[in-house]
Amino acid sequence: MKPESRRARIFAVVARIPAGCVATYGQVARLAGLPGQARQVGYALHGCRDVVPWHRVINARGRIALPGHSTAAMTQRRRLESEGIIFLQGRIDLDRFKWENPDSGADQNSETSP
DNA sequence: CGTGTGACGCGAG
DNA sequence: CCTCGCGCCACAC
Repeated sequence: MKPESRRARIFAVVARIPAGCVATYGQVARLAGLPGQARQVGYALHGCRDVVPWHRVINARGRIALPGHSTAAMTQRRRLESEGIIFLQGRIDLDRFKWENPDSGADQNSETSP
Protein backbone atom coordinates (compact mmCIF):
# COMPACT_ATOMS: atom_id res chain seq x y z
CA MET A 1 0.00 0.00 0.00
CA LYS A 2 1.40 3.29 -0.98
CA PRO A 3 0.76 6.60 0.62
CA GLU A 4 -0.23 7.83 -2.80
CA SER A 5 -3.14 5.43 -2.77
CA ARG A 6 -4.58 7.16 0.24
CA ARG A 7 -4.19 10.55 -1.32
CA ALA A 8 -5.59 9.20 -4.57
CA ARG A 9 -8.71 8.03 -2.73
CA ILE A 10 -9.07 11.34 -0.99
CA PHE A 11 -8.66 13.21 -4.26
CA ALA A 12 -11.16 10.89 -5.91
CA VAL A 13 -13.74 11.65 -3.23
CA VAL A 14 -13.10 15.37 -3.33
CA ALA A 15 -13.37 15.28 -7.11
CA ARG A 16 -16.83 13.72 -6.69
CA ILE A 17 -18.14 16.64 -4.71
CA PRO A 18 -20.63 18.41 -6.97
CA ALA A 19 -20.39 22.14 -7.49
CA GLY A 20 -22.62 24.12 -5.16
CA CYS A 21 -22.03 21.65 -2.33
CA VAL A 22 -19.38 21.25 0.34
CA ALA A 23 -18.07 18.30 2.33
CA THR A 24 -16.39 18.16 5.71
CA TYR A 25 -12.98 16.62 6.24
CA GLY A 26 -14.47 13.85 8.33
CA GLN A 27 -17.00 13.05 5.63
CA VAL A 28 -14.38 12.96 2.91
CA ALA A 29 -12.18 10.74 5.07
CA ARG A 30 -15.06 8.35 5.66
CA LEU A 31 -16.02 8.22 1.99
CA ALA A 32 -12.38 7.67 1.11
CA GLY A 33 -12.32 4.63 3.37
CA LEU A 34 -10.30 6.36 6.06
CA PRO A 35 -12.71 6.79 8.97
CA GLY A 36 -11.40 9.02 11.69
CA GLN A 37 -8.48 10.23 9.62
CA ALA A 38 -9.89 13.60 8.80
CA ARG A 39 -6.47 14.99 9.54
CA GLN A 40 -4.91 13.13 6.67
CA VAL A 41 -7.45 14.68 4.36
CA GLY A 42 -6.27 18.11 5.30
CA TYR A 43 -2.68 17.02 4.97
CA ALA A 44 -3.35 15.53 1.56
CA LEU A 45 -5.16 18.63 0.36
CA HIS A 46 -2.24 20.72 1.55
CA GLY A 47 -0.07 18.91 -0.95
CA CYS A 48 -2.66 18.68 -3.69
CA ARG A 49 -2.86 20.84 -6.75
CA ASP A 50 -5.75 22.75 -8.24
CA VAL A 51 -6.58 19.69 -10.31
CA VAL A 52 -8.86 18.88 -7.38
CA PRO A 53 -11.72 21.05 -6.13
CA TRP A 54 -10.15 21.27 -2.68
CA HIS A 55 -12.12 24.44 -2.01
CA ARG A 56 -15.28 22.36 -1.50
CA VAL A 57 -13.80 20.80 1.61
CA ILE A 58 -14.43 22.60 4.87
CA ASN A 59 -14.40 21.66 8.56
CA ALA A 60 -17.35 20.26 10.50
CA ARG A 61 -18.20 23.68 11.86
CA GLY A 62 -19.00 24.94 8.39
CA ARG A 63 -16.00 27.23 8.37
CA ILE A 64 -13.00 27.40 6.12
CA ALA A 65 -10.21 25.38 7.63
CA LEU A 66 -7.62 28.04 7.09
CA PRO A 67 -6.70 31.27 8.81
CA GLY A 68 -9.18 33.83 7.47
CA HIS A 69 -6.35 36.19 6.61
CA SER A 70 -4.61 33.68 4.38
CA THR A 71 -4.85 34.13 0.62
CA ALA A 72 -5.83 30.48 0.20
CA ALA A 73 -8.80 31.02 2.51
CA MET A 74 -9.98 33.99 0.51
CA THR A 75 -9.58 32.09 -2.75
CA GLN A 76 -11.61 29.25 -1.30
CA ARG A 77 -14.37 31.55 -0.12
CA ARG A 78 -14.48 33.39 -3.42
CA ARG A 79 -14.72 30.13 -5.34
CA LEU A 80 -17.46 28.75 -3.13
CA GLU A 81 -19.50 31.93 -3.40
CA SER A 82 -18.98 31.73 -7.13
CA GLU A 83 -20.60 28.29 -7.03
CA GLY A 84 -23.57 29.53 -5.09
CA ILE A 85 -22.44 28.76 -1.56
CA ILE A 86 -23.63 31.40 0.86
CA PHE A 87 -21.54 32.55 3.79
CA LEU A 88 -23.33 33.82 6.86
CA GLN A 89 -21.10 35.43 9.41
CA GLY A 90 -18.16 33.73 7.75
CA ARG A 91 -19.92 30.42 8.11
CA ILE A 92 -21.58 28.03 5.69
CA ASP A 93 -24.98 26.50 6.45
CA LEU A 94 -24.09 22.81 6.34
CA ASP A 95 -27.76 21.86 6.59
CA ARG A 96 -28.20 23.37 3.15
CA PHE A 97 -24.91 22.90 1.36
CA LYS A 98 -23.37 19.80 2.88
CA TRP A 99 -22.94 17.16 0.22
CA GLU A 100 -24.31 13.68 0.72
CA ASN A 101 -22.97 10.64 -1.08
CA PRO A 102 -25.45 9.71 -3.84
CA ASP A 103 -24.55 6.04 -3.43
CA SER A 104 -25.98 6.21 0.02
CA GLY A 105 -29.41 6.45 -1.51
CA ALA A 106 -30.03 9.81 -0.01
CA ASP A 107 -31.72 12.38 -2.19
CA GLN A 108 -30.81 15.99 -2.63
CA ASN A 109 -31.95 18.56 -0.21
CA SER A 110 -35.54 19.38 -0.86
CA GLU A 111 -35.25 22.47 1.23
CA THR A 112 -35.96 25.41 -0.97
CA SER A 113 -37.48 28.27 -0.48
CA PRO A 114 -38.68 31.37 -1.24
C1' DC B 1 13.77 5.38 15.14
C1' DG B 2 11.59 8.96 18.79
C1' DT B 3 9.29 13.48 18.80
C1' DG B 4 6.49 17.20 17.17
C1' DT B 5 3.07 18.96 14.29
C1' DG B 6 -1.04 19.65 11.40
C1' DA B 7 -6.26 22.79 5.75
C1' DC B 8 -9.67 17.69 11.71
C1' DG B 9 -13.56 15.59 14.82
C1' DC B 10 -15.81 15.11 18.98
C1' DG B 11 -17.02 15.07 23.84
C1' DA B 12 -16.91 17.69 28.11
C1' DG B 13 -16.57 21.85 30.88
C1' DC C 1 -20.16 30.96 21.86
C1' DC C 2 -15.45 29.49 23.78
C1' DT C 3 -11.25 26.43 25.16
C1' DC C 4 -9.03 21.90 26.48
C1' DG C 5 -7.82 17.12 25.85
C1' DC C 6 -7.68 12.87 23.25
C1' DG C 7 -7.55 10.07 19.05
C1' DC C 8 -5.67 9.22 14.45
C1' DC C 9 -1.98 9.05 10.87
C1' DA C 10 1.62 10.87 7.46
C1' DC C 11 5.57 13.50 7.23
C1' DA C 12 9.78 16.49 8.63
C1' DC C 13 13.73 16.68 11.64
